[in-house]
Amino acid sequence: MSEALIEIENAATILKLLGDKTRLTMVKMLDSNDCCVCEFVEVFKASQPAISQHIRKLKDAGIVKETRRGQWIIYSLNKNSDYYPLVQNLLQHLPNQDYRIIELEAQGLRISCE
Amino acid sequence: MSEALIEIENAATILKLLGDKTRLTMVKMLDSNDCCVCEFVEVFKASQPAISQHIRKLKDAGIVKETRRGQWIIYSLNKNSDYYPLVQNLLQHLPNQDYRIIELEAQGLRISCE
DNA sequence: TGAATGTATAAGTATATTGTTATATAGTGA
DNA sequence: TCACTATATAACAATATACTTATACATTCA
Repeated sequence: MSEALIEIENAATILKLLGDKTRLTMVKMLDSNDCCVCEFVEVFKASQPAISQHIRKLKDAGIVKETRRGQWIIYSLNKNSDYYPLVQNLLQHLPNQDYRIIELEAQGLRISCE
Repeated sequence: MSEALIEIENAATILKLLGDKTRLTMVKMLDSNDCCVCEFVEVFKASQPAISQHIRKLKDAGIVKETRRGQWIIYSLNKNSDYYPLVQNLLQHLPNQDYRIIELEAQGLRISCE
């Protein structure tokens, strides 16, 4: 293995964060597409504050980063995170979630953020 | 990647389980040594029921398996689990915990289980 | 069989987590 | 500036988690 090791305590924190269906799906989605909050709200049929709070946890841990684009905030995976190699490794075991974005596009719900 | 994919919901359950410092350390320890409950109790300076309850969760998820040996129950990683490849992958990012077992041996606390 | 040892389970409590509603902040464009 | 949209935060309620103590179960050995 070529990547740096992660202290158990820190790894446990990251795994706990990813041990939530919504957050894990978000991260898998971000692995192939940058997304804004409104997209997640649609995808998960969840309230905007609920999504915002999930994202905040991922952001506080450094797993995702944000870029403001006008009134939208676009989230993406933070490839500079010390945890990125671990996260990448994990994500490889999960099925692609692109269909969720495709469904959104089919409904015309993704246009708003572009 | 050669291994089977894991549904997001199941993966989240596994990651939540491993998202606990004690359980994650246990699993890392089991990656190189089979252990019994009494060893974990010593290593974590935790109560026996607390340890037993952590192990039960890992066992219920199929991550570890048990083998009774006299009055001791020896735990080991379940290499037949669908989640084993994921777990293996994770563990590679963590520092080896063998020193914990070595400390136990130095204190003569491992003998009881052998 | 009974005492000792290793482990599991049950019940209760303290704490953490996640969602909800209400409200604040930030940017856009008329 | 004002209305509108996107997002964040605060406060609270519901639920889940992880410990504790007490007790039960299983095995060994005298």
